[in-house]
Order: sequence, then C-alpha cells, then structure tokens
Amino acid sequence: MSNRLSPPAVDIRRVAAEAGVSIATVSRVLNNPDRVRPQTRERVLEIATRLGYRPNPNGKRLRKGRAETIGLVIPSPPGRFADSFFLELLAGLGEGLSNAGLDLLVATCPPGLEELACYRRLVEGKKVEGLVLARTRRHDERIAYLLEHDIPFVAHGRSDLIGTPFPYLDIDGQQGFYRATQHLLNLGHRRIAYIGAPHDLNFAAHRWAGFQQAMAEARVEVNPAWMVEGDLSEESGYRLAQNLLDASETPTAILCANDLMAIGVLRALRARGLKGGQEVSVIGYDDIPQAQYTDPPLSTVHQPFRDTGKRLVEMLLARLGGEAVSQLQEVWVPELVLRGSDGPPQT
Amino acid sequence: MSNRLSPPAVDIRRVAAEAGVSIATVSRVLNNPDRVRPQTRERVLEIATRLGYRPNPNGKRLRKGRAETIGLVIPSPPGRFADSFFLELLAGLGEGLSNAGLDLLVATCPPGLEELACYRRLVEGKKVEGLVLARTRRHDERIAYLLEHDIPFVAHGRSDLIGTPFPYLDIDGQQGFYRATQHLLNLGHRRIAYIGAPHDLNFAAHRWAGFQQAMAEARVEVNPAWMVEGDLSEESGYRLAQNLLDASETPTAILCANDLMAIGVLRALRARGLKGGQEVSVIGYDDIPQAQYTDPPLSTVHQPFRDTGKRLVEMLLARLGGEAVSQLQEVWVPELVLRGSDGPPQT
DNA sequence: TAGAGTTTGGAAAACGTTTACATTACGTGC
DNA sequence: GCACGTAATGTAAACGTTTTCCAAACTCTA
Repeated sequence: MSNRLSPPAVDIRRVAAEAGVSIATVSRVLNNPDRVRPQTRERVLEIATRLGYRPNPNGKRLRKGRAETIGLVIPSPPGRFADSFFLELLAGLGEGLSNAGLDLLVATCPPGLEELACYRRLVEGKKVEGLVLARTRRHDERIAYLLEHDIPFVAHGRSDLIGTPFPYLDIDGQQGFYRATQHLLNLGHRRIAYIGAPHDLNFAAHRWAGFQQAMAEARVEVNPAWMVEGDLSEESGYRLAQNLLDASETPTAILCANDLMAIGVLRALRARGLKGGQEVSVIGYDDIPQAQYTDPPLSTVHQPFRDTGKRLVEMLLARLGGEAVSQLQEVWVPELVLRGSDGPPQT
Repeated sequence: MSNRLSPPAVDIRRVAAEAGVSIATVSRVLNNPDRVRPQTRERVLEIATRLGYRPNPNGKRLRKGRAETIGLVIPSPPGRFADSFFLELLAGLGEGLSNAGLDLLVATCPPGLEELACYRRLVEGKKVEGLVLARTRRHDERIAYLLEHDIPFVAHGRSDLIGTPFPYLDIDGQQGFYRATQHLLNLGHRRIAYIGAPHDLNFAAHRWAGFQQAMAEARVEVNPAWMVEGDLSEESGYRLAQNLLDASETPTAILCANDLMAIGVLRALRARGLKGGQEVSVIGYDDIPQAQYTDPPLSTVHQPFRDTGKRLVEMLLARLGGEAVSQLQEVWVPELVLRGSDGPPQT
C-alpha cells in the first residue's frame, strides 16, 4: 500500500546529476543522440532507464510549442449509437498513432450546431496539432473553418468545397454502387429502386452517381417514383420500402445507400411474407457487422475502415511534416460483398 | 488563404498589457475571480474575450502539475470490432467530461500481453491523471497495477481483487440473469441450458450465479451437460447450440451470457428449421443494437452504457477530489427486455 | 488621525523541457 | 608551436502559466 509519500518524481535534473552531466546533455541524448559522445550517451541512457525517467510531456510540449496530440470529434446522436464505423476507425487511428508517439484526443458532441464549437475548442484551445475529420458533408463548414485557420487535418471523405484543396482519403462510393448496380443488371433486373441518403452528406452524391452511371450505360430507364431518400435509419428503410411495395408497379431490386436502411427493407419484405434475394433483391452499403447476421445475410459494399484509419494517420503525419496537399488525396475502391440478399428477378 | 504570417498568438502577457494590469491579475481573474476587484475583473474579462484569449493548456498543465486529461484504453481485437459498448461508453464519458473541462485520451491496443504496457505508457508518461477501466476481469492485473501506483481510476465492473477496495460502477449481472431465469421458469421451462462466458471475465461469474440462484430457489435441477462455455463470439454460440441440439435430450430454453452468442444460437435453430421463442426460447445479455433486428427479435438484458459512462466520469472526478473509495462503489440493476425470442415451452 | 486589519495588485519564482550560444578540449596542418 | 576548425559539453534563456510572497492602498475603529 504505497502510503509512504511517493518518491520525488524523477526529472531530467535528477538524471543529469546522477550521470554527472548537464541537463542539456541528457536532453540531447534523448533527442539528438548523434550530438553526444557514444560513451556518455550510453552512460546517460543506462541511468535514465535505471531510474525509469520519462520526460514530462507538458514540459516538452510547452517548450516545443506542439500539442503532440491529434483530435477526433465523434458526433454522438441522442439515441442509440450503433455506428461501428467510428470504432473501427479508432482502432486504425490508434495503431498508426502509437508508432508516431502522438496521442489521440477524442471529443464527443451532439451533431448539429454545437459541432463546430467542439472543433473550435480543440483548435483554439491548442489541445491538438492536427485533426481527423470523419464523415464529410457536401458543404462542410468544418473543413472551411480548418482551412481558414490553417490547421493541419485530413478528411475521411471528399467535399464539394470549391477553391482550396485539402487532404482526404475517400472510398469511392461511385465505383461501389456502379458495380453493385451492374451486378443487379447482369442478374437481369430492370426495375430497380434506389433509397438514397440525405444529400447534404457527401457520399450520398457519389453513390447516387454510381447508380445513375450504370443505369445509363445499360440504357435502362430509372423510374422517378422509385428514387427516394431516407435518413439512414433502419426505420426509414422500413417505411420507404412499404411505400415502394404498396405501389401498383413494384421494383424487383432495391439499392440502399447504407446497410441500416437495407435492413429495414428486409424487415418490410418479411412483414409481407417476402424474402430478400428471392422476390426482391436488396443491396446495402457499409458492411456493418450485423449485415452478416440478417436473414438473409445482406449483400453490401465493404469499406475497410480500420485500414482507412491507419492510412489517415500516415497522411496527417505527412501533412504535419510539410507534404504537399496534392500528394495527400487518395480514393480507394471498395469491394462488393455478395451474401444472400441478391438474386435473379423472379418472373 | 491566411498566408499572411499568423498573428502572434495572444497570450496572457498580451491581455495584461492591453488591460494595463499584471499577468498575475489576469490569471486571477480566470482562476480566482473573487480575489480581484469587480471593476478590474470586468475590464480584463472584456479584453480577454475580445482578444479571444485561451490559456495555453501546456503552460497551465506544467505549472499545475496536472494532466487535465483522463484516459481510456480500448482493446481492439484483430478482426471485426463490432463492440458498440465502447462507443456508447465513449459518448457518456464525453458528455461528463466536457462539463468538467477535462480531456479524454483514448488509446487502443491489442488485448493480451501488451495491454498493461499500454496503461503504463499513459500513467508513467504522465499523460493522464486518471483512468476509466472497462470490462474488468476476475484477477485484473490492471487494477492491481493502478492501485499499487496510487493512480486514480474508476472501473466499470467489479473484480475479485482481495484486500484494497477500489471505486467501481457495476451492473448487476446476477440480478439480470436471476430475473431472466425466473422469467423462463415462470413460463414453465425446466430444461434450461446455459452458455457461459470465459470465466476470467468478471461478469461471467455474476451472471452464472444469478442463473444458479434462480434454479436453486425453484428447486429445478441443472443438467451439467447443458452448462457450457463459449468465447462470446457469434460463431461459438452457433457451434455450442449445435451440440446441445444434437444430444438425445434437448433443452427447451437456452440462456446466453451475451447477445452475440445468442444470435449464433438463433442461427443454429434456424439451420434446423426451428424458430427461437417457439421450439426453443433464447435469452441473451447486453442488448446490443442488432438484438432488435434478429429474427425473432432477441429477448435480452439491457445495460445503460451511456448513463454508465456519464456516471463513471462523475465518480472519477469525485475520486480526484479526494472522495473516499467507500462512497464510490455502485451497483445498478439492469432491465430485462422481452422481445420475441422467448415463450412457453412446447409440449 | 494613528493604528490595525483587509483588499487589491505586482514581482518573481517556480513547473520540466529544449535549444541557441558560449566554452572547452582536441586534433591537424602549416 | 601556433592558429584553426571540429566535436563535446555546459550555461542560460526561453515556452506560458499559476501562485507565493509582499507592498501599497484602502477601510475601519478608537
């Protein structure tokens, strides 16, 4: 029970005294090893480890004028918060950061008006020296703000921002849904409905474009009545599917801008005794964990969020190191994962 | 394009000069407002806000000798990382912390040997001044370590640790499964199987005890062959359920120590044309998001993770403020959520 | 009005680093 | 043997706060 008053935390002075050198030398041993004679270097190093010396991060940060920390803001909606995306991203970021010796500061805030305030707090309070921005929007005030203030950041996802370019890593939603749509067309579907995402979200436009492109290339006409927009929730998928199925002419396939809505669609089908992949094909997007466990298992587009997180850190580090923005813009191609919810249209 | 060299960040000196007072006064205005005449206070405050002054956290932390940051280590298993528990917890923590003006440092590390090293890095590197410990184990080296070094922390979950008490907030798994088991018994079940969790995890023992208690009180004998242990994965639930159903005598209800395994059980049932809640009742634990979307929707025990996170912060703050450990031990009672996967046994 | 409190605000010393600059020591080439 | 680079270390000044002393300026009370 360490109740004896704790030993006077070992600082750089202590190490210096013990080694019979000045504190400058100790500091050099740790930061510029080549600038000190191997013999003394070894001695200092040995003493430092023996004493368990760890430079105080606050002294260091103050002197260097760097926060040595990067920030991530996670929007936490009021209700249930199932978004495994952030967890995977977090794992990836963590992996990348621990190598670089940076820390990760996570802030959560309700999405909406206060969101930007959350970023301001981090930036203006000098809590972080760089940021990772997730889930970009078409007109993204956060990006505008960060660019304006010259704060290093990388975005996961592109944005419609005109003018200043910024570093991003995006997963090509257009390609993803282009392929998914092609797949449905190849199976023989012609009556394809599309449940889209709120169009202020950046990825909404890309995924939609992919669908459109495939349909246009195949010269299949899209039925405007089947082009609807949900709010990404399971509930909205359910409701919109009800509407689609109530109409006189019904689609043979439904493409959904995310898995949650696709799951809602599957539920709507089940509610009428239909089964996804048989009477109606359903394809989602994201490949969230529960996509494996739906009935039937959901066909969807997979995004490698963890790798994304890891790469985002590398990019941010490069940015902090002065790399040109033009070298820091990447678009990855996602993978179509076919499970059980797609099949040929029934006659 | 803020390419004009950025204005010389406004520091306390600047504010002092502008207000015609010493930096000491400015500091006092911000930290001990009563120690300064209202008149000057207002003036300084006005200038500070006009200039957008934000105390540099590193200067402050260095001087105060406090990290003003609390840490959370998230174990990130190699594969898929669906555990929404951490996300909810994070949201709760964030909510609590932003009030207190503390920051949240998140580290991720592969579970296992390096886990303790991860804690050491945070603690010995003085990165955090307190920690939140999630998912305690029966013999938890992390708790031992933190107690040993007198690091303030609060645990989510109890532990078998002998000797020194520590602050925790636990959700009563025993109560949870006691009630779940009672519910099954009341429905008329007598042949109940139990798929448990790895018994190094702390909650495993509690949930098991709840089951045992209810069975004992009802004087229903447990069949040892039906008491099995899974690894919390969906896959292991599936496999173990197969075994149970292959035996000559089969249970009419299966209680699972977590939802993922319960989902596996449902899948195993479906694979043989059986349906959860009809031929065999299934109850899980956790109430993960996908529990709402299984077929049938999973009956389970709900844990309010977000509220937990919020309360954990309050407790940690109290601990940092010197509150006695004995005042910081809470056990909450969870809630049985009945959906569609339970029903009376079929004759 | 002197003397004793009581506010109020300033000067300066920390907190633990890093780093620009100064110093010393040591060859080396002439 | 002398000047001169070069390498290795030390000295001291930051970085931006908070806080401990003090001194000065009030406010009472007798």
